[in-house]
Amino acid sequence: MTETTTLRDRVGALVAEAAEAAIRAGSLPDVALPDDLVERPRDPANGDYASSLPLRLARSAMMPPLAIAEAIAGHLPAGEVIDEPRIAPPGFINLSLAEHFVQGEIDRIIEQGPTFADGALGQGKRVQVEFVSANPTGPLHVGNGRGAAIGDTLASALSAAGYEVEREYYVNDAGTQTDVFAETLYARYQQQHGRDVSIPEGGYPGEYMVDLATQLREREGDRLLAEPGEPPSPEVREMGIALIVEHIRGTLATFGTTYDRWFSERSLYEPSADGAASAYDAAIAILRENGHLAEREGALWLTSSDLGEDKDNVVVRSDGRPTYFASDIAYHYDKFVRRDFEQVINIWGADHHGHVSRLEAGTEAVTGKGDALHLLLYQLVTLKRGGETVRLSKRGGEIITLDELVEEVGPDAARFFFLLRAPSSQMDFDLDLAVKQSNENPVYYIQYAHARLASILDRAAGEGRTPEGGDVALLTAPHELALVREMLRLAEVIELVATTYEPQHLAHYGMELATSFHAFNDAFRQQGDPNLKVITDDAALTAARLRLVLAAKIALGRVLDLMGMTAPERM
RNA sequence: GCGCCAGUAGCUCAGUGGAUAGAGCGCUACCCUGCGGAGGUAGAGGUCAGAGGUUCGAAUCCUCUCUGGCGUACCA
Repeated sequence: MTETTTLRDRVGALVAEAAEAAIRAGSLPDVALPDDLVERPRDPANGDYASSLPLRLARSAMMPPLAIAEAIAGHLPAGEVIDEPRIAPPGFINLSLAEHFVQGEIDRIIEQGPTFADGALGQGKRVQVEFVSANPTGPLHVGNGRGAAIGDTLASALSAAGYEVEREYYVNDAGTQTDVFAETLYARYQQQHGRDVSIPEGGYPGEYMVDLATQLREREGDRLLAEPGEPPSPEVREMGIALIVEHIRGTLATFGTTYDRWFSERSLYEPSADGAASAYDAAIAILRENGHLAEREGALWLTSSDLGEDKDNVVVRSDGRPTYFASDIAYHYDKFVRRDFEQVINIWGADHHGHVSRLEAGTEAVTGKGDALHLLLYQLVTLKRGGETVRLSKRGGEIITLDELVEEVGPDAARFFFLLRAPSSQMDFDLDLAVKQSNENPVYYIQYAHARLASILDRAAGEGRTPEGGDVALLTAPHELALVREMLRLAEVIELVATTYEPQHLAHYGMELATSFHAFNDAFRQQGDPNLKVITDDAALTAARLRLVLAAKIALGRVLDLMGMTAPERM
């Protein structure tokens, strides 16, 4: 039992040991035990943890659930971690944490500080989280913000759960979309030099393309102009992509998201630094050797229907250019084979779900590690403005950029709004409402709690009071212990996020932890007795309560940090 | 047509096969008047889209129907 095992696992192990002891003692038949033995009951009256094991064993043990509960409860070691178990019909064993254990956890939280609630689930496994990865053809829109919030927070949770995590942005700088982007940019650039040209059909009509052309003109003058009717120098494309990528990087930085690596799609087609074949050539060679490729109608196909897919997919077009799918196969060859990630998570908008199964098949064919690839889809964000629904599409007309959203509601509120919703849930984002209610956004509820905690510690320090040497055994009031109990859930929430890839649990937990603090703090006020506040004439009690406040600040700060939000000392 | 995701309070959404289905906003009534009121307590508000099924137990799993979103390219 290590320090980093969650409390839930610890309590579950106690139940397992008790059940095994009951089997050895002959009071329970020798039956197999399921994995998850305890859960958090919805109603706190049913304890901190509850086990429905007796109900689940009733059939195989051929015993009434209550009799099984009695048999197991008789072997549960009350004392160190839990109090005496309570049996409840129809067959639950309810367990409460022992008071002295709860109190002692305050000291442990303070001792662990910023590593509080870290876990060992990941065992140092190397995981890559790739997210956003929007085409470098325009600014990020609101939907990309959802991907950024989900990906970044998931990466943080995995890291806290003991994985070694790398965040990556895949820059699609090789496809036809960037060709169209470059053509559009060049058209705008020519317009700025007085040429009467129009942007290409299917090009990017957005005003930002004019801004980019202006930047290009201001930096390079007319140097990039080719003869009328002639194609421009490749530099136009290079510089355009570089400008857009820088813009995207800046947007994400403002949003609170930074990456370990920005990976160029084009680099997949270049020989590696040590002279080895390009990732693309290497991946294609493997597919060819293993008989996964076929030529047909002038194109090269991955025979994915042999791999359980609905159909085959084109890898190299009849004109010789590789498809996006080819890049993706090479990219995942690079991730799994060249860079040796043990687990890869890609976070995509739901509009890409048509690629999911074929990428899984392609990855399996080229690396054999299809099982280690996790494609997490988030449903698209629908924007509402003035009661009207606006579709988010870069190639369509109107887009609301992530910059605009952050400008209006701030990065913390924007992130939190995205994180509250499950990735699988379609969400309506009412812009008018988000702006109007920004001061009542639940994000402030959490941050306000953190600021109040900081304020109490400041105030105490001003009076020469500190948490040093406080004896946590003095904390016995229900609202004090309830606050600690809530903090103890964090490690379990982190593990839940790391296993389900659903960051919304963290956001909801943050709300609940803040609620526990507000209720704790208000309990002192309601009693109206100055001696019942955190800071009282009683020096020992004050120090003990300051320890609780400090621990709560650590826990709440950790939650905010995991979500990529600021934890303000004052607001 | 086929495939994927969803449908839970007036609105936006949580909900790990378990005990009386929750939160925020909005609404109503109180508390406190502060170590930060961006607070606390309580209440009204539900056919968990519908119908079958599995189970000791279903919002949760399975089947069908309805509704919405997305996909079904030698675009990405």
